[in-house]
Amino acid sequence: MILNKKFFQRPVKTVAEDLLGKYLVRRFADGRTLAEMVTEVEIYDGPEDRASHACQIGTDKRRRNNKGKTKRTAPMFEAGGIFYIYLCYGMYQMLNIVVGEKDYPAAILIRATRETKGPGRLTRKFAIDKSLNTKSALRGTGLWFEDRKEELAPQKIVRAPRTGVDYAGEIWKNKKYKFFLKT
DNA sequence: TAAGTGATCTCT
DNA sequence: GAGATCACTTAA
Repeated sequence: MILNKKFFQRPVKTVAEDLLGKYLVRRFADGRTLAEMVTEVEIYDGPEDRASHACQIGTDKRRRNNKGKTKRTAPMFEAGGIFYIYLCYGMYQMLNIVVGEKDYPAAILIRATRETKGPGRLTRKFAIDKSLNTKSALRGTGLWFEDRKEELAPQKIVRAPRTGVDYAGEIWKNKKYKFFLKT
C-alpha cells in the first residue's frame, strides 16, 4: 500500500515514528524498481525549530541558513506529501518528505535504509536529484513510500539529537529529533 | 580529521 | 558580484 496524504498530514513526530519500517521505492527511467526499508530519519518541525531551513524566528545574521520562506525552502511550506530535495556541501542531494498542513513548515529527512546508510549515499543509490523536488510522493510514480505490513516492535525505536545542527542553539540542537531502529 | 564542492543567501 | 555557509562522505 502506498502511503497517502492522510499518513503525512499528521503531527511530524507521529509520521516519523510510523515511517520507520516502511519502504522507500524508486522506479528508474529504465523501468527497474528499487525498494529499501527506512531505518533512520530526522524531523524538522515548524517555524520555531532553529535547526530547520524554514525557521522564521530569532534571525541571526551569522545563521544564514535559517531564513524562513525562501525560494529554496518554499516546498516545506506546502501541504504534506511532496518531496523537498536540496544540495548540501556541493555534492550531496538530501531527500526530505514534507509533512503536515499547508503553511506549517515541516519535513522529515530520510537518513538511511536498512541497506544504505547516510542521506547522501542513499540519494545517490536511488538516483534522486532536484528534478524530484516538489513532486508528489502520493502518486506512485518515480518515488514513493510503501507500507508492506512488516511487524515492528515499538521498543525498537530509538531517539537521539540530530546530526550537524550545532548552530541551532542549546534548546534545539539537543532535541531528540532523530528517530532510528535499533539493530 | 580534513578537505572537497557548488547552490543559496546576504550584503555591497 | 563577492563572500560565507552547509541537515555529508571519503580516504588516510
